[in-house]
Amino acid sequence: MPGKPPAISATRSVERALTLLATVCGGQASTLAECARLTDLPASTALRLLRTLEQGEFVAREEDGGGYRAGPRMVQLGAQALGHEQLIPLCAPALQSIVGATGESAYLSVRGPGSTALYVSIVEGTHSIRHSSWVGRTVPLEGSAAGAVLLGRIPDRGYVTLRSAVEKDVTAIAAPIRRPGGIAGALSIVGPDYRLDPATAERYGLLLAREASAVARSLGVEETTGA
Amino acid sequence: MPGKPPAISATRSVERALTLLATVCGGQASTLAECARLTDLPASTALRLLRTLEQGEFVAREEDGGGYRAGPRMVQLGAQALGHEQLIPLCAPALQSIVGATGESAYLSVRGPGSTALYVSIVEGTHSIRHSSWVGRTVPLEGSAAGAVLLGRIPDRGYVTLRSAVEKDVTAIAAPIRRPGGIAGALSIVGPDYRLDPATAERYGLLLAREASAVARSLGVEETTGA
DNA sequence: ATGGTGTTTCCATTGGATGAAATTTCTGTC
DNA sequence: GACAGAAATTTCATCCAATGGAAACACCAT
Repeated sequence: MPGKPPAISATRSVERALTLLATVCGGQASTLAECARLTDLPASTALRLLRTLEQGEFVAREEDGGGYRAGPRMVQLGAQALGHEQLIPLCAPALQSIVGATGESAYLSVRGPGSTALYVSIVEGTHSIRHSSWVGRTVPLEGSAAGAVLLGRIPDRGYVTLRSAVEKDVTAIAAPIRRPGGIAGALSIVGPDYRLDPATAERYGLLLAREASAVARSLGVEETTGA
Repeated sequence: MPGKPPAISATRSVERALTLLATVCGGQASTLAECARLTDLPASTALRLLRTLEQGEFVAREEDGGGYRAGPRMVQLGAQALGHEQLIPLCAPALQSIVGATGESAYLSVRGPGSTALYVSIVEGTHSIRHSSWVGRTVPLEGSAAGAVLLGRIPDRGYVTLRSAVEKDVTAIAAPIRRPGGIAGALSIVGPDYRLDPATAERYGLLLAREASAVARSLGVEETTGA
């Protein structure tokens, strides 16, 4: 794959700026130097682009003028984007009752950028040792329970279990929220291997599958509360 | 305002792309033509920029290839950005109990881009006629109850009431969540004028103020769950 | 003081962004 | 089903905006 045949048109400066935006908002870099290093840009160029992002309030600087972080406009657009994901409110009760029944952290995930699953909603578990806050994080579709579900690779039993796949000593169980066209999202439980032994995993898996189809059923209704 | 003395440096193409991004994610435009018109760009330029945004999955096209909408990367960055707003989970119980006590929709807002207040969280009211979903929406700081609070213009009684200010026949009541440095956010109630008569408004205002300071108190604790 | 790192300004160069015009595709309408 | 009008897309010669090296500046640590 030498010399990717420019794929197709694209504005370089914009590409770069977007990379910077993702880098900053993803929390991977904060200072100018880090940003420049990580995106492989000359400092002067990175600075100019960051300033443009800052001007639009897509990023902001730490009060003192030190590092960069997500700006208010990003929060706004994010809130709007998440607001459109009607699955989030729909699944809240389901997640809640899953946590109630299992004590483990429960997630809702949908397809993310690239070949990833994106965790968009969580209800934290009640065990003192629990898996916490992956919201906004992505995991590869290949090799994750949620990913397998989103890809439609679901055994007849209706759920997927994966041990120590994405993270060592962590087991994930996921079930699909089906929708007319395909799969809208995945409900999943994430917790330590030792608590999710095969027998328990099966119990939880069936629970997830049940809750997920309940959500799916409520999907059919569509919104009565129009725009 | 002839020839705004270029303020300061900024990359034009990036500025334009960001404007497009905001336009699309804000739901103000969907088709290429709309985007071009709204941002005052030649169609060919708008198309090129949108394609760049699309390539980074910041925007996506409706399956059939029609209009543009927020892409998965936007959802991801949004989820991350909102995840950093620790006020959201902290205020959830407060909002809930406000709704329980009043039946009106309750909001959490913080400072948004420009001189705006941004609604980031809501618990919908229980009245059949209620104010619904402003999440992701901004209102000007000047001339809104939440804005006045965020600006620190708060009467001694501890809350602000505004009738038919942002929207006709709609009354808003807001109270500040104070933090060492200043004001972290505002809790507010939004509902129809006729239900929020002066006496009721006062009752609700005091309730809001009480809940808000309770949240503020829990802010002092800071996170034990470090990064 | 001295070197090192990060940040910022400056500016000459050039290659990337631009947008008018042409072409194709998609509407509706008669 | 053919036609007009709008929208989407491609192309390409022009030129201006983005670029990045260099140098100045601001901060530290030692």
